[in-house]
Amino acid sequence: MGARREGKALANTGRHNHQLCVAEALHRAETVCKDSGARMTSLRRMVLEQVWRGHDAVKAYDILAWLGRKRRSANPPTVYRALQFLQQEGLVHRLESLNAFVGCSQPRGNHQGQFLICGKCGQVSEMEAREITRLVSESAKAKGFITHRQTIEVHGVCGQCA
Amino acid sequence: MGARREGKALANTGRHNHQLCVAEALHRAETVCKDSGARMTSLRRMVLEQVWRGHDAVKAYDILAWLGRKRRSANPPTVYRALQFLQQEGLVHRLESLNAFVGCSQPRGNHQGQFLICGKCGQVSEMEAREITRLVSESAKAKGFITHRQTIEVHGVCGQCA
DNA sequence: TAAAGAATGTTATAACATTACATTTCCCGG
DNA sequence: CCGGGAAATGTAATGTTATAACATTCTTTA
Repeated sequence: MGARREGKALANTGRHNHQLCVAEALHRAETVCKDSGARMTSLRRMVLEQVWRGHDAVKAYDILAWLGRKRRSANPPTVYRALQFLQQEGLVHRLESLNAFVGCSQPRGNHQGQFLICGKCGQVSEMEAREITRLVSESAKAKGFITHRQTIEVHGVCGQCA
Repeated sequence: MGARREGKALANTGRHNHQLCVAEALHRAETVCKDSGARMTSLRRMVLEQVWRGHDAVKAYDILAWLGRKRRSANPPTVYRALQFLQQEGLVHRLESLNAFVGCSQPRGNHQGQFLICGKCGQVSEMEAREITRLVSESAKAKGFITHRQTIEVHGVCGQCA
């Protein structure tokens, strides 16, 4: 399955200059960390780079396997800690329905996103529709429920694949 | 953690006649299966009953442990197969953000629900706000994305706990 | 009642994630 | 520059969640 997902991702990343996506993501990361006073170490940078290897969701153990080739010591905590840090900084999101991670292209403080996950090519794109966030919060509130966090993941078929 | 979740659940199920919830759920299950021609076996009934032990989300391995006491042979596939069946029949939902399961109280064919998950008591309630479903689908469509399935899970604090 | 298909049993292992403690690295005040 | 404290990383073990693959039993129906 890992191989299949990689295949999917590569199939569609040819349409744009992905080097640029990665470069921008890394640059944003530096900025974000500078602002928050957090440390963007080389390990964390490597993990972030791997998360951005494409626009599909990346599994922790795929990152781990890749890391194992570059660095003698690579164990699960290595990866999970880096991912946790990147999540805190808003640089990556976890997709609950896939047990996987994607890079965030608009890492403004702690935003709620909605994720569109293509079942054909595996690509994930993030929406930030404030109407959705609002409607969900208010619907919950109407039932007496106070919202802290929303997990919204949409499975279907993306425009390119349809 | 298992124990803690059980504790939470028990704390709040005293406010209503939960026996009745279970009885109704089991009765609905019979009806649903009769209609669809599926077989509601005793194993599946036991698993469904366990899912309905409270209104919190139930872990597969908790069901497994419980099942181990009632039935000599109980292994992971036993539980996962029953859960898969119950999901297909729309009798239980899987909560992706918890790796756990809840009973569905309105098992009409293949509906999209939104789940409100209380971080204090662990109780989960299901909304079915068609506005949300619609808004999410349309927002996705505006990005060229065709929706097949929505995962919407809201974490926060329920009315009773607030 | 025998064949076919559904359900369950059984063993093993894959996939995902965390705990706990040791060591190293980084940064800052002296 | 250097030493103490905090942050980051290394390391080993283990916990948790889920599936694969094949054997056996049960149920339905021709």
